[in-house]
Amino acid sequence: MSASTRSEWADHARAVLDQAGRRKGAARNAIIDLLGSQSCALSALEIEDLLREGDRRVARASIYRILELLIERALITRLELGDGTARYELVDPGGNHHHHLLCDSCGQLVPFHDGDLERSIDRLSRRLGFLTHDHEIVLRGDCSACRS
Amino acid sequence: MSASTRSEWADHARAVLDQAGRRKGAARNAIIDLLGSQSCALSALEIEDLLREGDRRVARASIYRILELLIERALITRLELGDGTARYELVDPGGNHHHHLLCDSCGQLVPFHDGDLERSIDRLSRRLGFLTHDHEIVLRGDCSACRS
DNA sequence: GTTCCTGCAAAAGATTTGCAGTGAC
DNA sequence: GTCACTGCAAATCTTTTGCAGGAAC
Repeated sequence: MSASTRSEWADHARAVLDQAGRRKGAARNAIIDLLGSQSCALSALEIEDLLREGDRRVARASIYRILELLIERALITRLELGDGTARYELVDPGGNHHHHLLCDSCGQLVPFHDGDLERSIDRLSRRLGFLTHDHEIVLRGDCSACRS
Repeated sequence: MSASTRSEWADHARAVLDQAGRRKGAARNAIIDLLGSQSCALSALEIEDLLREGDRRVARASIYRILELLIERALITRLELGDGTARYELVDPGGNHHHHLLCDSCGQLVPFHDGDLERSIDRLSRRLGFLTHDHEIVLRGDCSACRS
């Protein structure tokens, strides 16, 4: 997702919540701003730390509640990469999505998109008679930097 | 994985650990037997329950330690399906593997294999210069039974 | 003023660690 | 006898819940 799309996301998110009749809370705004400025998936605790660094403390319980709300409205997705903590990431209002490479050596999380892979998944869903709402792909290995 | 391959898995696992110079513990044996008899991924707590039902109680800490050992030796894989608990599943010594469909309605976990999808992932890894050791795919949606 | 939103504290659930006793070799 | 393996209890970490005060409308 481009930087401009990400800043649009925050507006989109606020509009969606507004239409749903939710009030504008300060903690929620801070979290939406933070997520909107991020290109990468964050865990709830990382969100807490980043907010605190920005002198905008938000209670942990509120963070989880707000993330839950954003997930319900399909504004973010929750993903688990195998380390036992969930991460949260923007959903592009335009419908584009990506998956993740996780480097075993440096821990870097790299987003990627692959149309070929998406088509394989569509074909597969049809073949299995499964109505796929969502899918998640994680590749683990060594990134090109760590291989050299 | 076929039933016979699964029973072979237990022998294979014991052989691998034997070669690594580990002693033969009773708790470990019970867990290897249980995993070897299972076609589906289990959580640590499900393993605890199943063992207790079979009148073979194993301490929770031991379960986690044994699972960790099996993961280190690549005898099982850990997978997270989004409900906050990890599941553990056999790794076929023959190198075959599968992925998972998770039905949002009935919660059923359905394994599947798709060569097409695997080939897409191989091509993708090459394209990105990423040396993929492992990958995980989870499709979420409604299974054919729940759709009707 | 009503109802949602938030913070705090406590609870719950999963996993890890420390330590002492038992068992394999 | 030594050192790995196991069980128990306690600790840790992430996430959820209850409740009371504060803010949006």
